[in-house]
Amino acid sequence: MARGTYERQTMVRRSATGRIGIADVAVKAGVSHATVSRVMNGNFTVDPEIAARVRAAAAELKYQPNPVGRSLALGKTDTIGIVVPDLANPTFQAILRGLSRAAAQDGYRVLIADSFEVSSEEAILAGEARRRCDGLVLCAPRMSDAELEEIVPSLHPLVLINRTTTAADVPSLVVDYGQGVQDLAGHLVDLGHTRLAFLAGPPRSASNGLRLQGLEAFKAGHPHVEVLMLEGGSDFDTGHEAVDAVLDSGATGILAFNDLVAMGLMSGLHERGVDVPGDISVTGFDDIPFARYTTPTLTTAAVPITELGQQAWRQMRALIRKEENDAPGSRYQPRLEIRASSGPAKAPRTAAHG
Amino acid sequence: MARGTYERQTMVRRSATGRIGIADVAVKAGVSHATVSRVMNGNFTVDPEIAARVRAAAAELKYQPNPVGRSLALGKTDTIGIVVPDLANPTFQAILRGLSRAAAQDGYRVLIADSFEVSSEEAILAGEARRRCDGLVLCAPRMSDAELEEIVPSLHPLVLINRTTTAADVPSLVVDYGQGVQDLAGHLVDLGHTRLAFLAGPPRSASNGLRLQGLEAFKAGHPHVEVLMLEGGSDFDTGHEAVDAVLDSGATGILAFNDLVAMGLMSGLHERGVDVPGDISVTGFDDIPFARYTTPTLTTAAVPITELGQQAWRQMRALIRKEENDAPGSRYQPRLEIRASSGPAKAPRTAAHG
DNA sequence: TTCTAATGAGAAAGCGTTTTCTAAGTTGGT
DNA sequence: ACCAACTTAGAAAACGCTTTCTCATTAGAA
Repeated sequence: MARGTYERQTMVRRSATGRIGIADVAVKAGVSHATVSRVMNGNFTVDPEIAARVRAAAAELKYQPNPVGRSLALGKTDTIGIVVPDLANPTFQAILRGLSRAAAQDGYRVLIADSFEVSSEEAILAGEARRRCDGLVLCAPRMSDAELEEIVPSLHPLVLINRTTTAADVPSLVVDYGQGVQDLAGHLVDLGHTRLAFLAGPPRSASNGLRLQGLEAFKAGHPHVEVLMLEGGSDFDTGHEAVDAVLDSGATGILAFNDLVAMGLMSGLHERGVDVPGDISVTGFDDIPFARYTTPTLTTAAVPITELGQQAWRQMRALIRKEENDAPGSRYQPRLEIRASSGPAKAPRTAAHG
Repeated sequence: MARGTYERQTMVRRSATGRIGIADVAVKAGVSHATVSRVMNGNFTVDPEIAARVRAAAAELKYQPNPVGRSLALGKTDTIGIVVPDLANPTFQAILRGLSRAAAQDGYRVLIADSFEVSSEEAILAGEARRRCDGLVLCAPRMSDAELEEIVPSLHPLVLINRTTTAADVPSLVVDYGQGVQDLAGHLVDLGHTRLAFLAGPPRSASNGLRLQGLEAFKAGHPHVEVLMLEGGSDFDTGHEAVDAVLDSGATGILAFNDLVAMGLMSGLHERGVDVPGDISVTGFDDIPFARYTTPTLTTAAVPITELGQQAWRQMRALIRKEENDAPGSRYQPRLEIRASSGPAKAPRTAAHG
């Protein structure tokens, strides 16, 4: 082997961590760390011949820059975090999907943090996730307004979903659940229903609060319509277990908190031999993919939820790039999706079983 | 303000990045970086009084160690990656959930990488994710065996799901889809069906391959039963669009690739006025939560999928901690879940529309 | 030919931690 | 009272990279 101006080493020096580092490439190519870095980052102030040699060495050693070292030097991780209250919920799954997908297209990854509906964990989780990432998407946090306001400044760049804050530079993407539930209620009333029941969601859920507000507004505008409130939750079982309460209520139009609850309810009603929509009309919310495949197919308010995840990334990207943001936040209007689970009201029911 | 032995600075020095670092705490407490680090990490070789001062300074400045710097120094990120073919698929969502949950309990976070079923992307994605994390869970990769074998060594610590490798120290968690599909087919035959059809999944899917193998074994053991193969996919629409093919096949027992496909198919059959299970029996696979709420409720093979995600973390943890692993991988047996979508066969059908 | 400007690459500093190394101060035994 | 042994905390190196700074070399102009 000829000894030239540059001493090239053929033995691979394994660094402390056992992985191949920039130093190994530098030695192999007979150049300095700096030059290797320049070549790897496409800096053109390097002689093409040397660059080629570096690339060859890198390829031969299968060198891949260590992202942690890179992150430390550059002050960015190319990663964003998302905090969700419950990864089992299709809505949050869809947001995650939309976010992950959009971020991936710009070379960003997503770190997930599931708070399992424990609102007291959210703040810690959010802080931890934020420190590891370049930004954070806080998804429908269950924490109180006060706590939210307190932690928001330390979380920037931050995008909020289904929650708002007074802090500046924090885009909020909110679905207008209030309007959606009014549309659904209006639809039922148009069908002749005069006694409705709302199967509520988790008490701490902000989106449940919006729905309740919407229903108050609806009641104000429709004094002749009764709107009963039933306790509930956000999953199948909630709906399934609510059958008795629903039947006892005597309502002929049921506004379920979301599609899952509606499906659970329909399943329970089916077991009791109650016909939907013949005896009782049921509506959901969200328009999850399953909604169009239930029997009967589910009348619901469609939320462009994957698009919302995507939009969350756009806002985040603007924040990270410190771009001027023309639309710092948006409001999504649900679209009434009338299917087969809602129909004309029968003769008015009184509080008695089927 | 009294000047003591230690000069304490009350002004907060904002480092280059604008965040509060260990240096700020050190200055405020009048000690060195090293001491602050020691205190933050619970090292007891620090004088209690000084430790208290450091803690006070840290609390006052709301100091939180920068995880990137920490990761670089410690050579670990407390993060694991997961690569999934499709985040929209409930199966992968469930695995992610189980994994994330179990990992969180041990203080680890999960970074997600969705390959969107593009098998050529998987290897790059896996490598990138792995470099950012302490380990990787590779979920049902669509890549070829050859490619898998090639990249596996560079991915260690690695846990494989629904795929196996010859490499050592790579636990594999696989669901016995072959056995499951045989159980389902056996169930249909017991009900008197003699003409079955399998609505296949994505061609590159390894789990689809296992199902096909299972069906071959089944055919060998049941020469009098016809088992037709129909092309398909993995989602609702696939099932919905397969109605014609299913009806044309004349089969009375349909083994759908998974629950989603089964639901799509049932929905399509319902639209055509075909009774399930009166005219045709349909089975799914996975037992996703929705399966017990369809009408009719879906006969399927239950896979303890969340548990699988959890188990994936256990294996990963053992690998990371370099523990002896007694069970380097496991095989999960699906459990037959007989519900209402399967019933006795009617008079044998011939190839004609219902 | 000589001076200036431009080019290219190495040395070194910096990112924010942890940890080893080192030295100062303290205790205790004789 | 003196020296060894032990505490304790600061200085500095290390982690793996990017980037600024600096200097040597070469090209170009007068």
